[in-house]
Amino acid sequence: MSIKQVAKIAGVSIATVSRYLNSPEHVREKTRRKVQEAILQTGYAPNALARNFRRGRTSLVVVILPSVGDPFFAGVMRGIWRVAREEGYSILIRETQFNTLEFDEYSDIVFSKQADGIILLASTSPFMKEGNGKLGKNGGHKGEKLPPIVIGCETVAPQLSHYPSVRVDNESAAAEATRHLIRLGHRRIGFISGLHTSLLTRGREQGYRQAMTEAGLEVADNWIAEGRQTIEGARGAVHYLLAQSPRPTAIFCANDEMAMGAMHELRRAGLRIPEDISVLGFDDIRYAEVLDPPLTTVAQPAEEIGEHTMQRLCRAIGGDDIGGEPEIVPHRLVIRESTGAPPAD
Amino acid sequence: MSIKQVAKIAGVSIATVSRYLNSPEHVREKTRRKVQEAILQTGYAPNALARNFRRGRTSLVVVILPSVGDPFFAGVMRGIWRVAREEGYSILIRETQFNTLEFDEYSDIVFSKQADGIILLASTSPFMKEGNGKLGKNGGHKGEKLPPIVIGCETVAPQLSHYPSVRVDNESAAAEATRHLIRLGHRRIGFISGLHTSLLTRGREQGYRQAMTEAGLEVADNWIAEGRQTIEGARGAVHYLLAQSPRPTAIFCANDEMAMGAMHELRRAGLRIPEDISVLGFDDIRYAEVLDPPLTTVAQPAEEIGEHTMQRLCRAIGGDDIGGEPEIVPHRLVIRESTGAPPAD
DNA sequence: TTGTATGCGTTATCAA
DNA sequence: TTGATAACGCATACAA
Repeated sequence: MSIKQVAKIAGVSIATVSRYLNSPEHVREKTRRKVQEAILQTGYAPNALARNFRRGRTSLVVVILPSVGDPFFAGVMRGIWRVAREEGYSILIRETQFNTLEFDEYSDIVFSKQADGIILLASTSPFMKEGNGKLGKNGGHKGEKLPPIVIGCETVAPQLSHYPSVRVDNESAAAEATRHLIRLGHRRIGFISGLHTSLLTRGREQGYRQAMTEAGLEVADNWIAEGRQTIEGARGAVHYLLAQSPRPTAIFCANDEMAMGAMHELRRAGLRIPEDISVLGFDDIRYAEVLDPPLTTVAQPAEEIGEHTMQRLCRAIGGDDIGGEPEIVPHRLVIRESTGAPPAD
Repeated sequence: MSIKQVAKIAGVSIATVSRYLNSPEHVREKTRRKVQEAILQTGYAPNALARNFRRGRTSLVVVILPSVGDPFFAGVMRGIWRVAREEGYSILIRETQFNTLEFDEYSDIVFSKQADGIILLASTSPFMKEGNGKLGKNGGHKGEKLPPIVIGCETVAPQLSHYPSVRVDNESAAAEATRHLIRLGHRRIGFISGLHTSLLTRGREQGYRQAMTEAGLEVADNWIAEGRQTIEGARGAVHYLLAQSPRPTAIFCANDEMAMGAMHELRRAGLRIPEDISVLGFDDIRYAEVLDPPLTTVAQPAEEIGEHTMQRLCRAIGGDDIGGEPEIVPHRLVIRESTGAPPAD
């Protein structure tokens, strides 16, 4: 009833009020002033519910990620928000907690038009499996159009490869980091990966393997430890690695959060970093440089990833064909003090 | 056109389909089956836009907080999400970045019905000032009803005191932590507060002052350093504190994030923790125990705060009168290794 | 440049 | 137990 009241007070029709709101240039100056006056007087604000309904869009974007607690994702989110605000979108967050997302949850979002688009910062979801009776290869069900999807950070699974993505080259980055350790003289290098359901850490593992092979170094199976991508997961993994013989002289962790857990567990075992064992991370979260010792790690431009992902999504929502190729953003090896030469031994 | 199609295929009226969706018990078994069949066949999902519009509610709740990057708030958010999911709400996040929120942003949310309720995890916003022409003391403008607001974590400013809140007793907690330092033998205790626009850290400062006074200890003005509640802010503050003479033998930081920055800056200055100087934090974020040395801090039940806040908001949205008293949740002093006796001098 | 009138997909009211 | 129909608030095609 609201636009009506304004119209009545302004002495114009609701169409004019609507026009004033959406294309003021099509309203005569004098009329404009009347309407403005009425709006001020009533404190009117357009009902977003009705507007969205009418327009058929929510101005909402869903972001699906493993964990907001991770400072890296917080950085990505910041980039996403910045663009979202500019473009007039609000962001809905769904945390997978490293679990696969329930299909029902996802289909809700998709089919009930609760969002104009989706950003996937985690790609482990099984909902993309084809032939589950809901999502065909074009997405969509019975001709309905799926909202646009853009993938950030995670390497794209085969069945998602036709979606655009924005990320660093995880494989090259991990290889580069591994080569740094090799250059320092390490021969026995351990790797702590995330759960192998995460394609992201698998890419990093590939890079690690590649650099090792390239250098003619062995990759013993028992130098690779898998765990949840948390502090606790890393602790368990370190515990495992330290029990191996011979044990690694350096540990490459698939992200900084795990590196923090690893460092702690190593200290508890009485080892000095980097004198006794080197630690290398990935992400360059803001805590990396204030650790003791400051962490050597691979920096990802988190905010930039977020911004570009969101920008691309916006274009897709706008109807542009944004293609399916991944956009690779630059990484950077940040050498600090958690890596050094291996012990003489 | 969607519910119509389903109705046609099922050979019933749209009203029946709607009933099937919202109160199936009022639909005859046989009809129910027909409708179900049609829904399955069409892959129909109710249009949330239309539904929200009709119902006059969004099922959206806005959470306003300083920074999602902070692991403490991530914990609170997790609690909020848990309840939100149970109750069928989605969460919209607005980050203030420690700045005051623009009034326009807020009024948008409030007056355009973009959310059913609001959770305030930061109370520095000036929008609550009365007499700004928009928000009266009952909230609301010209008889419009403000959506319910619940405050989490932050101490309530006078003008917000009629809103309910969920938080620890910051003052007692800080006093207790300070007493721990005093008990260890410290006499010169510094305090790193956040920006004083944040009432939260002001409460903690009060607690610190109270415990000092109680013990007959002086609180020199130059032992209190103010800074943004970030790692960088804490570094600057430490820099300042170390330049004082005599300088504190212990530093109480208003949160763990700042404690991390403080520890790093102290190490850079060549000081050992806790042998040369003790550090105390607040929040007990998950990194606190893996720092070197592990951080002594005041634990807040972050998820619980989030859950209770959201639960309370849900009741308010449901129309219950939830009163205006704050709900105080328990804190706990966690003594680790960053605090010890002061140096012999 | 403005007004009239229609419809968006649901839910809710009322009769049948 | 079901069906017809009136809103909900806004945007827009079309007429004036």
